[in-house]
Formats: sequence, structure tokens, C-alpha cells
Amino acid sequence: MRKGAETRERILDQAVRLASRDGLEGLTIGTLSTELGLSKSGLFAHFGSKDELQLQVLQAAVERFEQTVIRPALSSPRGEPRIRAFFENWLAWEDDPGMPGGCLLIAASVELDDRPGPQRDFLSQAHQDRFQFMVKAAGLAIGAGHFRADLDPGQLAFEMNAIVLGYHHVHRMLRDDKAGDYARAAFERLLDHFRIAP
Amino acid sequence: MRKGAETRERILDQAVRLASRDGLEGLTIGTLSTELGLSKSGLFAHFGSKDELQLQVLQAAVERFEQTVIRPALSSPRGEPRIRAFFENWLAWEDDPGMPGGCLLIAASVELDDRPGPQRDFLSQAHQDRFQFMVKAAGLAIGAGHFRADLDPGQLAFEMNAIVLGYHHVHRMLRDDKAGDYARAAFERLLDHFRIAP
DNA sequence: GACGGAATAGAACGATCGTTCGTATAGTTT
DNA sequence: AAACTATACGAACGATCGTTCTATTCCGTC
Repeated sequence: MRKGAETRERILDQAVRLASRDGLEGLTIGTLSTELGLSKSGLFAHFGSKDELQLQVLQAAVERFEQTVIRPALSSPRGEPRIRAFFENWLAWEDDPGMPGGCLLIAASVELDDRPGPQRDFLSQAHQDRFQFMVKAAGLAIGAGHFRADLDPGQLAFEMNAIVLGYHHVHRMLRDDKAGDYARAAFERLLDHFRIAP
Repeated sequence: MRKGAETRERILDQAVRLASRDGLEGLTIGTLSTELGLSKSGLFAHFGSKDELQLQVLQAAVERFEQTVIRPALSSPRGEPRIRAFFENWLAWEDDPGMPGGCLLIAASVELDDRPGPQRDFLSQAHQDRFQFMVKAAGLAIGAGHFRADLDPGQLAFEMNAIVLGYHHVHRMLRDDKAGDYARAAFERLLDHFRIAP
């Protein structure tokens, strides 16, 4: 029962890598097992179905996001500093070497947004949670006297999300090195709007 | 030579529909031919390879974008009105019933952003063109005295693109009806920033 | 109305897909 | 060390993938 969990993690790590390049459906059990030096059936036995494999790949990605983006941001003080830290961690996450094909959460969203099932349900909930995290962070910033109380925290969450999506697209599809500058400029302007004038 | 072009269009129309749901790679010649009441080989003969089919599907989608989003916007007067028209047309495009699985250009971008080849090259160029269209439109707005001359038109293009991506994500993945309100609020704030103060 | 080329169909190909099954090996527990 | 179970393998399954043939049907032109 020890050894199994170990290789299962090794499988999921490589699966996240592959899925970020080829998508959740493009991720294939044959390719995955070959690259890991395992047999198809041996790998398959760990999950029982491709649906289950996809689900666990998504869970692994979401868990990694929480550990590398959300949790570190929580050690920054509430309010604007925490929001800044979250945003920068998020931008860095988009270039995570563990996902050489680009953010899996974005890729899977586009792939699953109209394909009902447990995978879509899980991913949708994860996005909801992230959205709510930003809404809550904005609320704390209002409470701390950093942000104006008359503005909608949901609007901040929407625009932060949009900026990161824009960064992902311009950076990865257009290969434009100015993507980071654009994204940070947009973010600063967003903060300017929400901040209480000095 | 007449009949061939006719069915080829019928094929591409359905192919765009299918690819918007299942992606360019998920689009399958067998499924496509069955849904159209054609034989696999008969359909295949129109394109010669799946790569070529994918390429023509992308071309069809880009062409449709130009006809339903860009061209109509050109009949609005230069400057802010044209930019507004373009943005609204673009938002409406994201819900085009001809692409029930969501914008194919977005889906294909995420799918192809790390898979070199003619399909990626073509799509990348199309995005570049759209980006340049916005840059040029912003330049015209500066010339018309609507926008400030000291701001970067590329920044406007980046943020408009980001807002639409955010709309697509929140609308389709989170199924949040406020996506349109968020997007328009973000766009108005963007215009406020670029506009010359009255 | 016969001809010729374009358009479609049908059958089959090797490859790969997810999945199942029986069996051997490896690891843990007694 | 023996017994047992978790883990991995190899072979095979039917289905479907893109693709290649050959044959047939359709249609515009003389």
C-alpha cells in the first residue's frame, strides 16, 4: 500500500505535464505509460478508468495551485499586499515548468466548458473557489481601509481573472514578451481604481 | 466543380460546430461524416488529410469573425464609436449559435499554443491581425481627439482581449449571468482611462 | 445522348484507443 | 520463512482513428 501511492504520484506528475500540452482528452494511457516505463495495464490499474485518471489529474493540478499560489499569499498581510502577492504568484504559476504546455486549469476549462460530467463539475467548483477567494480578499482590503467600500469585489475578481487569461493568451499564443508588462500595467490601473485616494 | 464547393461549405459549417465543442483534435472525420450523412472516404477526399481539414476549419472561423465582428464595426465612425461597436460585436460573437461549444478561436488557441505547425501559424497570425486592428483603431481614436495620445494603444488591445477572454471563461465555465455586466463595466472603465477628460 | 471528369461510396489497411483478464512478481504481515 | 495481498505485466478484446484503394454514380459539355 506504500509503493502504490508513490508511483501513483509519479504518474500524476507526468500526467499533468502531458495534459498541459495535449489536453485532458489528448492525454493517452498508452503514451503516459510508455514515457514512465510502465505497462498500459499496470498504469491503468491505478485508476480503473480514464475518467478517473482525468479527475485525479485535475485534482492534482488544483492542489498544486493552492500550494504554490494561494497558501504563500496568505503569509502576506491582509488587504492590498495580499492581493498583490496573490496576483504575482498567479502570474508566475502560468509559467510553472511542471506544466510546459501552459496552465492546465485554463486548458481544461476551455475543453470541458460544454462537456458535462464529474470532471467539469470539479473544475467548475475549483474556479468558483478561486473566484470567492479573490472576493473575500477584496472584502478584507475594504475592511483594512485599503479599498473603497462602494465598489463590487466581484468586479475585481473578474478583472484579475481576465488579466491573467489575457497574459496567458498573449504570452503563449502570440509569444509576445510584453505580455507581463501589459498584465502588470492593467493590474496597477485596476488597483488604482479600487484604492482609496490618498 | 460546382457541387463540390457546395458540400465543402456544408462540411466546414458543421465542422466548425463540432470543433467548437470537441476541439480541433477531437473533431473526427468519422463523426463528422456520419452527422452529415456522408461516407468517411467521400468527405476525406475533399481535404486529403486531417491537417488540411483542421486548417480550413480555422480559416472558415476566422473568415466568419471578420464578416460578423470586424466588417460591421467599420461602418461606425472612427474613434471611440467604432471601438465600442467592435467590442459589442465581439461579445455577441462569443455566443454565436454557429459555435455552440464556445468560440473556436479561443479553444483552438489553447489547444495549439504549444503545438507547432501550419495550424498554429495561421491562428497566431489571425490573432496578430486582430490585435493590430485594435491598435490601429486606438490610433484613429487618438487622431480623432477621443483618446489621449500619451497612452499605449497596445495596452488597450491587450485589455480588450483580456476582458473578452474573461467573459468567455466566466460565462461558459462558471455559467455566471453577470459575466456580461462585469465585462461591460471593465470596458467602460478602460475607455474612461483612455478618453480625454471632458 | 454519349463522353469525361468530378464527386461520392465501400471495403479494407495498420495503428492506437480504453478496457479486461489471467498470471507473475514484489512487498508487507504474521 | 510462509502466507497473503498489493502491484505490475503481457496478451488480447472490440472500437475507432486517419488513410488508401477501387469502383460507382453524378453532372456539365460537346
